Amino acid sequence: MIKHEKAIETLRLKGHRLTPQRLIVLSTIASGDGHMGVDEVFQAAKKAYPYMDIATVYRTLHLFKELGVVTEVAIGDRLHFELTDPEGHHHHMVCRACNGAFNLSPHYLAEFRETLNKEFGFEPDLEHFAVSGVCAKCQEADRKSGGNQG
Amino acid sequence: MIKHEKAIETLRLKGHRLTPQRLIVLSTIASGDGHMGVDEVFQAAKKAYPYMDIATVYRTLHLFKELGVVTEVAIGDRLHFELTDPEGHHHHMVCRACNGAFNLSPHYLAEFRETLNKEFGFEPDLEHFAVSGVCAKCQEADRKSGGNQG
DNA sequence: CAAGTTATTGCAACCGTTTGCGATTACTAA
DNA sequence: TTAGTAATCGCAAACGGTTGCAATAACTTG
Repeated sequence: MIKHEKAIETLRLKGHRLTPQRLIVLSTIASGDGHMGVDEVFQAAKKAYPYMDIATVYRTLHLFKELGVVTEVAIGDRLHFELTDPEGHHHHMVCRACNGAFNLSPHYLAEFRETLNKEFGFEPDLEHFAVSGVCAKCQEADRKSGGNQG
Repeated sequence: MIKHEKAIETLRLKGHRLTPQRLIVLSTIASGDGHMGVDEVFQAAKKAYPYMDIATVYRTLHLFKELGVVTEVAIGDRLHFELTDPEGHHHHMVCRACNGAFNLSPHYLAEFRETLNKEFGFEPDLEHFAVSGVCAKCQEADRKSGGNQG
């Protein structure tokens, strides 16, 4: 279950140093359940390594993102990160009411991408696409509590 | 050609005050050609009204956005604003190479919205959707100057 | 027009995130 | 194992953007 060993190998191969900070950030995210906020990662990492700096956390997460080791998801307007799904990319639907994030299979976007390509020659960045909205549960909750006052 | 008179009327009707700051921000955006960055608006507005504060610009733009007077577009990771198109909404394709923004008719997204609705009960926020990517011109320029070095 | 009410402002402090820089330390080669 | 080197770090200052608060001023009413 040491699912981040491949990530460590990637770091090595690309000539990046294996610092305790990087290993801790990695294992923090790996041990987390789904995506984590930056501060969440920072607080957890600081427990394991008290000198940990927030700037290092950001730099590390960006490096990991560049290497494809983690995936960035915008939840609300904060950045969250999760280990990249080895099964293949997925996208996210993020509920702005409960901040829940739901996976979205890439095939839902394939058609959209093709259309933009054909019609406009535009190549969209849809690798880590997230669409904001309201999930079914929150729509219902809103309906029940009388959400129609606008 | 005073295309922001309707906007002023909207402010009045909703009970908001017509301050010089608001009028200046509005006419700045109206006189601009397409969307403007926040600092662009701020600098221009400051010339007309030296006490203008950046916080006021943000507050004003957010108010206008709420009223539907202006539309927010994320260019790169900065916010840009433009007068809302009276002909009806349109979305944007934003080129991350040249920062150009191209209009995208809403019908390209209608199908996507319906699918999310039916399959997941998820209601996406697609009123002012912007998708990042690379436009046709920049793809070509990249091809010519040997962009395949990654 | 003058006085009262309260939305709005300018300021300054704050937020999350990024960056420059000198000190540290992971790695390389002997 | 030690010395050399450059990537990485911690720190602090800066960034774009937001917010609390006392002072101001746009509107209302008479």
